[in-house]
Amino acid sequence: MPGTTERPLRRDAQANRERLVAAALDAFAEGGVDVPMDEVARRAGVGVGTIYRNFPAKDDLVDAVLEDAIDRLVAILERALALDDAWEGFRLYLEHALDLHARNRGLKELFAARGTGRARKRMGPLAVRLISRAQEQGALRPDFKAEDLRLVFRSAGAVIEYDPSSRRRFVALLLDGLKAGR
Amino acid sequence: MPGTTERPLRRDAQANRERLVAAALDAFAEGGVDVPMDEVARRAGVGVGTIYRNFPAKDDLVDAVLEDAIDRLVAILERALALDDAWEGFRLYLEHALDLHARNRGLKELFAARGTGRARKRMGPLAVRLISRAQEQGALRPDFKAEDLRLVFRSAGAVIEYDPSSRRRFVALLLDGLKAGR
DNA sequence: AGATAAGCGGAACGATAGTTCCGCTTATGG
DNA sequence: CCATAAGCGGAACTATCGTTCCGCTTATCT
Repeated sequence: MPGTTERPLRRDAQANRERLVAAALDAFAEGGVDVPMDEVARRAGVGVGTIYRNFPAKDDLVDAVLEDAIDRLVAILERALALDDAWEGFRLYLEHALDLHARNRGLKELFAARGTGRARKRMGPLAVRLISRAQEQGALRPDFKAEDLRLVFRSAGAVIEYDPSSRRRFVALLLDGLKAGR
Repeated sequence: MPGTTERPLRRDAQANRERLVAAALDAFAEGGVDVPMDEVARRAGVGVGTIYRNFPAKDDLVDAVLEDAIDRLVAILERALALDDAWEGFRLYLEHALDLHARNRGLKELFAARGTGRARKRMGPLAVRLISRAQEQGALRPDFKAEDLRLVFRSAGAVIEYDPSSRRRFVALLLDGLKAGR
């Protein structure tokens, strides 16, 4: 069991796999996760068959791309936690994470449909810390739950999809309503 | 031109048409506008051909159902405008309209994708009145625009779709942020 | 009741997806 | 440089839709 012998990929195969994930990231960002596999293959300069040798099904490719997005979100979370002012950290996280969503149409769908498993595991603890810290400092409403973060992203994501230019205004509105003490 | 002779429908055809719209309303409410035509036909107890004799394309059926939904929303708007307290009217409209959305999955998609033409024409003026009235009474933020109503519905719709039980809480949050004077 | 045309059901069609398969290409190790 | 197997491309298969078509049914009128 500890030695699942994993022969290394041929050099060209390795390169293809990388170009594939990059192409999928771009394609999903532009057109959402519903872009056809043929389109992803075309962008990567490979045939569809190559996709399926690396990823058994489309969902697996989507997962791989999601994993990449999670990396970036975790980085933002860590940056937010490094700030002394917890409210400022909370605000910074929302602002930057939603900026990512605004630039990546697929990301919203990814987190809306999936995003429960891997994402929660890696981001959940950090987010909980961000929230409770802001509440301890008396800046964030005490009745705000960690799960509510998903509602915030859902609602903001929908707004962004409809009219990206109103993102800042909407986020400001939400934050205003989330501040502690009326 | 003024006399486009319109022979009346055969009695059974008339009944079928009505059952069809009702079935479509149900089907869209449950499964969204993406339910197959076969499913709508099955629910109505007719063949797909019958749908296409009444509605040239699926979009036309969707429009017919949307028209019905608009009727209800207009009724709610009128009820809201009848109240003396403009803020209370605004609140009542949001509450009831979103309750409709919560019960009808298709409605959200309908308004998200379409809803621009017919809906705006019939509901727009009433909504504008509702808003400016609330602003004149000093209850609603002066910078709230009529178009922002769409953002409110978008965001709340997304929340409802994810977790219907958090609707009231989210609407309260939004309303809190929309109240005039901090 | 019988003639007639409006109306009907549902098989079949065309488009678009995701996925599979197999003959050819090419990186790799000796 | 050759043998070999890993890897590749993309045609073809399957499933799901919206939509069309046509032979049969039935409401309507005399």
